[in-house]
Amino acid sequence: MAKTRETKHIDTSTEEKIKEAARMVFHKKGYAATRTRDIAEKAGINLALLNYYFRSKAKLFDIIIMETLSAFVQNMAMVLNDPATSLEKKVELIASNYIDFIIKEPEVPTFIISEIRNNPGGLLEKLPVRELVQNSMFVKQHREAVKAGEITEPNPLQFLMNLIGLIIFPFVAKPLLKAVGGIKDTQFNGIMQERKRLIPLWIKAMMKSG
Amino acid sequence: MAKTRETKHIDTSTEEKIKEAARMVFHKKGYAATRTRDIAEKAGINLALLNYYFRSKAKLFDIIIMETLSAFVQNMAMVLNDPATSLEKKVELIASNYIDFIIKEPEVPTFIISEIRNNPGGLLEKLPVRELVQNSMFVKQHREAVKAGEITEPNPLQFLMNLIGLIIFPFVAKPLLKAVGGIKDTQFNGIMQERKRLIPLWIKAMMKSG
DNA sequence: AAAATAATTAATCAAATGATTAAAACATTT
DNA sequence: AAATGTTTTAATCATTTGATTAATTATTTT
Repeated sequence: MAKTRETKHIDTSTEEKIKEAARMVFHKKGYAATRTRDIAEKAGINLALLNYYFRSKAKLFDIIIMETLSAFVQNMAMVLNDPATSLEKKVELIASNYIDFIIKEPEVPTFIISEIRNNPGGLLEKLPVRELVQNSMFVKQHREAVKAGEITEPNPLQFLMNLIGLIIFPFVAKPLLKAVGGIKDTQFNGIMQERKRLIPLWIKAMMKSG
Repeated sequence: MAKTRETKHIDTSTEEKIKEAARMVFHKKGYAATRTRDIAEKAGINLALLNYYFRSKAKLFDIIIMETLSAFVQNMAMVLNDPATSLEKKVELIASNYIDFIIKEPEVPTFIISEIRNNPGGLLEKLPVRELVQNSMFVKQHREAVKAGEITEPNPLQFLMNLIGLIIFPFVAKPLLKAVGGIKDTQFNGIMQERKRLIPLWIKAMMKSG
């Protein structure tokens, strides 16, 4: 390596600068609409360096999306598998964690959704999503709650769809919601903050009905 | 016109063939990832014809997305503005109509979401989305229901977000849900059919809590 | 400090891609 | 059927874009 990295914590190496720029551009525009030149410019480097470090646009993209996906799933997996928290508490934690997480990186949900569409099998195969959820403490607790009559709908997928949907959908539909509501980013975030409290209440009410 | 259109109902004209092909390819891959050659091939025409009829890729795309958006919004607008139906009935109708609609064209929600991201202001400005919702019978009825204490949460945007989210999100996250649940398209559609019945029940339960 | 290695750049390439052109095929009008 | 107008095609252009190369600069090793 040419430059000694004086600072270990703030990795200012060229490789990291390129990745950071790539992350931003890919997240905002998606793979197809991204130009390697945009990444190079944003990173403040010569275009050739991008290929020097990462070989190709596709390889760089693979790294970015895998990191983004892992971060996104891991967050969820941690909570779903904690044996120390009740089902109710899990819902609160997921709502709160995810809304905070996504407010920091609002383009991530739409990025993931639109890129998975162009690569249905490939991406998800690499992450053990199915095992992770099916063997989770969450599913076990859900089964118990159904048995105890506290939850009517027996399919845990319906439960998860609702929970994740109530959290993520507003971010995905944000431009539309801003247009409909005639609101600005600050107000939108305010509404999402409210939803940290509301979603657990709503979920509880839903699951007893149906 | 070269060919006389023998059939008025099935418009098999070249222009319509190109639009139909464009619709399919754009919906599936989005603007940036679509090649005009793909459209031409799918339509069974020479590439030059695409430009002969539509001038450019961008102009053809504008037509497609406006038609797609209008169809999507109009469906909703009709129901939201019907003075003859109760709030409760409106929820049932929207859930049922939209789920049927999207099962027929499952790529539309993701298409709309990812294209609006690349064109935040422009697209929505052309449709009077805000006026349409804010002056709707639905908002009026919602206000009444809040006043009467039948609905706790006073913001109609929260109500709409939840309703639309519960309907649309599963389609948008379909690849992920299929991976998590280990299910096939048929089973997925089955689950969505169940949701026609469940969503109105859930919404009712939610709106009394919170 | 000389030699060797690594990082960076400017210039260039080759393929992909949106668009145009000029000619051919087809249809309509006179 | 000749003349005119419209639709379609094959060939080609010009630009964009991902990638490479050969030379230059910086860093490390000996």
